[in-house]
This record gives sequence, structure tokens and C-alpha cells, in this order.
Amino acid sequence: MDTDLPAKIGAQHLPLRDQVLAALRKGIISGDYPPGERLTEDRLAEDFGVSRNPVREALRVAEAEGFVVILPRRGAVVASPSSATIHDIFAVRERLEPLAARLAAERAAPSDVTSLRAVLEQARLATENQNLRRVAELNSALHLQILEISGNPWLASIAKALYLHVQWVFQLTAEVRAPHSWDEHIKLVDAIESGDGDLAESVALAHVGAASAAARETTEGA
Amino acid sequence: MDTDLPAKIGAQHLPLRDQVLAALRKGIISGDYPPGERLTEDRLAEDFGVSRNPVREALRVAEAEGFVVILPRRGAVVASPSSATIHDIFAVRERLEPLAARLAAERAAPSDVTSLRAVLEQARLATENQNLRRVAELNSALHLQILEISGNPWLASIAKALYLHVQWVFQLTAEVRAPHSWDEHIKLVDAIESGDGDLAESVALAHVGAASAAARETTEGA
DNA sequence: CTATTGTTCTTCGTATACAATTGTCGCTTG
DNA sequence: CAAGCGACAATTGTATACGAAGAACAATAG
Repeated sequence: MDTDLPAKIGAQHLPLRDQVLAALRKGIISGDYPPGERLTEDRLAEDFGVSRNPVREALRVAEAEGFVVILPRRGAVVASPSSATIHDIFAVRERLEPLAARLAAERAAPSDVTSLRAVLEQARLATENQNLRRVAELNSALHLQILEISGNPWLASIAKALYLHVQWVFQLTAEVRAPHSWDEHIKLVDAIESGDGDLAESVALAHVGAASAAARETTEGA
Repeated sequence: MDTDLPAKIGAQHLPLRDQVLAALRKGIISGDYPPGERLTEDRLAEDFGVSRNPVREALRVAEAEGFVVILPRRGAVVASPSSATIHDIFAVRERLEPLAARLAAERAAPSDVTSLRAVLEQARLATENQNLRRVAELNSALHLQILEISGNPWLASIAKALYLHVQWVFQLTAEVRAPHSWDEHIKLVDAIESGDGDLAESVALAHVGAASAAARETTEGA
């Protein structure tokens, strides 16, 4: 059962705590560590084949990111995203993603646009091949690229963290919504290429608004 | 030279790392640890009278919050907020604070409003007494209370972190701007009390927009 | 049968010790 | 005299050890 993460990462000389943090995030998002699961330091240390120190540091960051809650002297448990949490996260996203789209439109270099179009093209191919997993990956890549192009590291960092949580919830609810966002993504890239900030912002708002509504719909009953 | 922070905090049974984190944040914001300063773990451990472990965990969180930059195998240095950083932070704040004001207006209970008015009254007294430091504190308290009233913990957490950075920069540039925001704060609380989300949002936008412009003005040359 | 108390056990919090790496200073050599 | 090489010192990365606090469970008394 030993995950033996150093083998996975390869010869990269990244600090262990970063590898642990990445593995922990992945384990939580993928559902391997389901919400409410107790995460004792010893257990994680054994799972990852490291000592408790890197685990502790990773847990502290995971707490700051909202993936786990740490109770003093009680240990860490995987957070349980409620429908209220989803609602709150989307409320923030509805403000930040449009801002990112606007900034991206105002700053995008031609190379940025070609890069976005490349992702779009790959997504089209993946859609034809019914490879939903790949489509979801490319959707994430598109959003993350737009955040980078915005040129605002703070905005990118915050929105990225929120996006991770959205992916987590979608994973838990087995929601996909990949085909639906297809047209919207094209329009979004078009708007960014045009350099029209207002247009990009409104398109992004409609896009994230639709996703928000869909998320509300699927999680409201939970 | 020993800060001896446990004595300051008192009999509170908070984990050491949290006390270290708070002291570290305070030291950075106050300017005791100026931007660019190297923060070796041993030095901080000695400054605070604890071992390196709590320091390491605090540094990790401080890095996630953007107060320090950690280079692998090179150690931590206090971040150096550039004018671009200020610009980026305010760009995000201009979206989040108005959202918080809107939500606060839509959710505020009468007790919340009386609490806000109490802060406002204290601020008025402090202004009369020329106690600028106290006025700044109360300004912070007002903003933080509105964030809490919004009822969105994610929004509150993110905006709070951004606000800390704004305070930091204002501290570094010796900017005060306390009297200016007086009228705006009254209008903001009025809007929240009225329950008009649109109004509260627009007032907050004008408020943070003014602060943003002032910040740009003072830091642009730096 | 239930409630309360005492004990045990798990788990965290902190400190100390050791290994690995990197930057720096000095020396040598072209 | 400059440039490169090597050794040393300093600092981080990781592991291990010990002490303390809280929770769970069992036993006993009412």
C-alpha cells in the first residue's frame, strides 16, 4: 500500500514537503481521502514513506488552502465541502474569472492566443475521441493559461486555488459538463484575441455563471 | 533582545506555531523585518525563543500568504512588494470588497448594523482626539467586520489576507489616508443598513477605488 | 441500569540530532 | 593579475525522540 511517491516524481530534487503536499492534494481531490476522513500524521507519513515533519508542513499549507481542517490535539480531517461552500466559492469565482479574462484580453500577446488556440484544438480532438478525461484536463489547462496571461500573480494564485476546489467538488459529484462549455470557451478565446476587455469580461461572467448554476443544481440536494 | 512572545500572548493555549506566525506577520508588517531581509530559521527561532520546527511551519504559511519568499535550500527572505504588486492586489480588492459589501447589505442583521455604527462612533471620537493610530485600527476593524457579515468565509479569508498586505504597504510608505475615508465609511454603513445590495456595492467600489488611486499615487514613484 | 470517575492509549506539540547541499573564501595555476 | 578549483562553513532538509494533553473505554458506585 506504500505509495512511494519519490519514484513517481522521478529524479526531481524537490523538497519532500512539496511532494507530500502535491500527493495530499491529489489524494483529496481524487477522492482517495474522502471528506471527513481522519488524517493522522503517522498514517500519512507511512503512506508516503517519509517522516512526520514534511507531513506536518504539508498539512499546514493544506489547511490554509481549505482542503483539511486541523483541530488542536485532535488531528486533521479532510474538509467536507457543503453546498454552502460551493455557493461561496462560486460567488468569488464569478468576480475573479471575469477580471482575469479582461486583463488577459488587454495584455494577451499573439503567442498567448496561439497557445490558447492550441489547447482548444486539442480539446476538440479529445471530444471527437470521446476522451472525457482528457477534455476535462484541457479545460483546466485553458482556464489556468488565461489566469497566467492576466499577468496578475495574486489573482492567478487565488483563482487557481478556487478552481482546485471546484474540480474537487465536481469529482465528488461525478459532474462533467465538458461538452456544454465548448462553445463558451471558443467565444472566450475569441474575445481575448480581439483585445476587447469589456467583451471578454462579460463572456467569462456568462461562462462561470453557467457553471455556477450547474454546480448549484447538482449539489443543492446533497 | 529576546521577544519572549509567550509572555505577550498570555495564558492562551494556542499552538506555538500560530504565535510565531502572528509575531512574524506583525514583525514584517511593522517593518521590523524589512523587505529583502534574510530570515534564517535559526535567527527566528532565537528571536522568538522556540525551536526551528514551529518556525518552519510558520514560514510555510507566511509564504502561502505572500509575506516571504522561500528559495529551496536558500532559505526565506521577506517579500519586497513592488508597485506592480500593489497594483495587482488592489485590482483584486476592487472586485472582492464590493462583493462583500453587497452580501453584507443583503444579510446584515440589526445587531450587525449597530456593531458597525459603534465602530464608526469610536472612530469619530478617535478622530477628534487626533489619535490617528486608533483611527487606523478602527478602519481595519470596520472592513473586517463587513467581511464577516458577508457570510462568505472564503471571501472573508481572501480579502482579509489582501487587506493585511495593503496595511503593510501603507506602513512602509507611511501613508495614512484616515480622514479621507471618513465620509465614505458612513455612506457604506448606511448602504448596508438600507439592505440595498446594488447601492452598497457601488459605494464600496468607489471607496476601494479611491484608496487604490491613492496607493498608486504614493507608490508609483518608488 | 445509568452516571461518573479513573485509567489507558492514541495523537499531537516541541526539541534535538544528523545528513545533504550550497555559497563563499582562499589557494593555486595559467 | 585573473580565473578556476577545492575545501570549509553555514543553512536547510529530514529523521527520531520525548513529553503532554485529550479522548475513549471500562469499572464501580448509586
